[in-house]
Amino acid sequence: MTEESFAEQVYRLTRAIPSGKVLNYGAVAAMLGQPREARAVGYALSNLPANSDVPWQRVVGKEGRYGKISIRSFSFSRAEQVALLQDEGIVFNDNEQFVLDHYLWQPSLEELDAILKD
DNA sequence: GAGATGACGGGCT
DNA sequence: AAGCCCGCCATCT
Repeated sequence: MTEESFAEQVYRLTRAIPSGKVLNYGAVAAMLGQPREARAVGYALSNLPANSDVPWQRVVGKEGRYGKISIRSFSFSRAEQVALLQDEGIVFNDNEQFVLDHYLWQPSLEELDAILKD
């Protein structure tokens, strides 16, 4: 239940991210109660099939106060992820970065609790 | 069970 | 500002 539970929670939480909002890997991990597992979050998402209903593009890396595309090489390219997020209204600067605070999803505790317990 | 890996992140250079 | 290094820890092999 260890691997499925954590990955499953990552997927569920990611699915709950509203269009136009993002979370960084560390924030996802923190919301799941384990602030040191940012890497595990990335690993869970790397297992995602290409036809998944999980909006993986809304989970991004964190670079200081910027959000940044962290994807390396995968089924989808960095440009694909940028395009998807731009379609959702996120404005990037010249370096595949955007002001993280401006788009960071901040659900209330009740909302978050409801999502994780469901 | 032991060692390697990684879609991270913060600190330092 | 951008890149390098190193610690974290669930998974993978």
